[in-house]
Amino acid sequence: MGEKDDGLGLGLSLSLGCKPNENESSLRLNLMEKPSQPMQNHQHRTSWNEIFQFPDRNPDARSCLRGIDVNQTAEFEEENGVSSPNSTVSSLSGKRSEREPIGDENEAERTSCSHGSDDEDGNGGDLSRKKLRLTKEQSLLLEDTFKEHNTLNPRQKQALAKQLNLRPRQVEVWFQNRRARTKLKQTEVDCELLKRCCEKLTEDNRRLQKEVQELRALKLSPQLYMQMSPPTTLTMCPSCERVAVSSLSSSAAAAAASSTAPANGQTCQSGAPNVQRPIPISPWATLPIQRRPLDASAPK
DNA sequence: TGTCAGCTTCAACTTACCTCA
DNA sequence: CTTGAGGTAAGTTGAAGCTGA
Repeated sequence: MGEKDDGLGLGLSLSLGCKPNENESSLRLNLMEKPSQPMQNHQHRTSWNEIFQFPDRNPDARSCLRGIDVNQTAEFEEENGVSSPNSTVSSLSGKRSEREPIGDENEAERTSCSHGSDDEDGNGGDLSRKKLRLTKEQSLLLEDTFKEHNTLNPRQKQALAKQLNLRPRQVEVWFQNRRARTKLKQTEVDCELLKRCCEKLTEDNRRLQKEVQELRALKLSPQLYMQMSPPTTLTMCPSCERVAVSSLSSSAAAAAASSTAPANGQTCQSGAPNVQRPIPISPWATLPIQRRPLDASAPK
């Protein structure tokens, strides 16, 4: 996605209608080789692993890394806007080292690590993933920037990293994770909406089924049918101009309304102000009008 | 012009660390 | 003090776009 322009730009509002905005970045390595592809990674990592044969999660290694202020490492790499997925302190984690030995990247970081704790390095020198905790100020600025645009171009990334005293890679990772969190939240919101919608439709369906049963029962017993309280009004959707019978019973009206409504259900709900015009009719307006003797027998 | 390799970013998924109840 | 859950930084993987040979 060198220049991707779409994505989930939901920002923090989590609103459904948010639109993406993305820029792009392409970064280049300066001093450290950047194994950007798996195969290349394998090629480059061997020497790193050979040099530091760190078992996973060695506490000594963690101590070593703790000696590094991860917020002070910006000068170690990417001096020219360089960023690389594997160029972080964390890339030195034992697990990763086992899987994908890193090449001669991060020379400065390695150096700083060994500088940071010589005695600890002596004990096998395992490196574990260092958990960076962003400060409040850093998080705030990142959030603010994210609100403006949820992706960064290389220049923005570099500037932000400098401002935050972080490495561009860390800024990049933060934005990636932030987008992921946003998307996850949005998915949850969408899921909840769909769930509620489903529940409502289920309820509507149940009610309509019941109404159909009632109507069928009435049809089978004409006397009951005659005693039934007649419909008094019709309501017309101003948009689609379809007539729905109301007050036949609330559920029947709902059934009529929904059966005459447009398929997408939008017109009658969200279009023009839904002004329903009551149309006074005779109690038997629901009977087939064509069959009634109309004007022919009507007195003038 | 079409093809290919190399590079990069991204999303999605995973891992590991840290905090807190 | 221990432990499990949740949050999150960072790693991994595969896809896709761009560029130069």
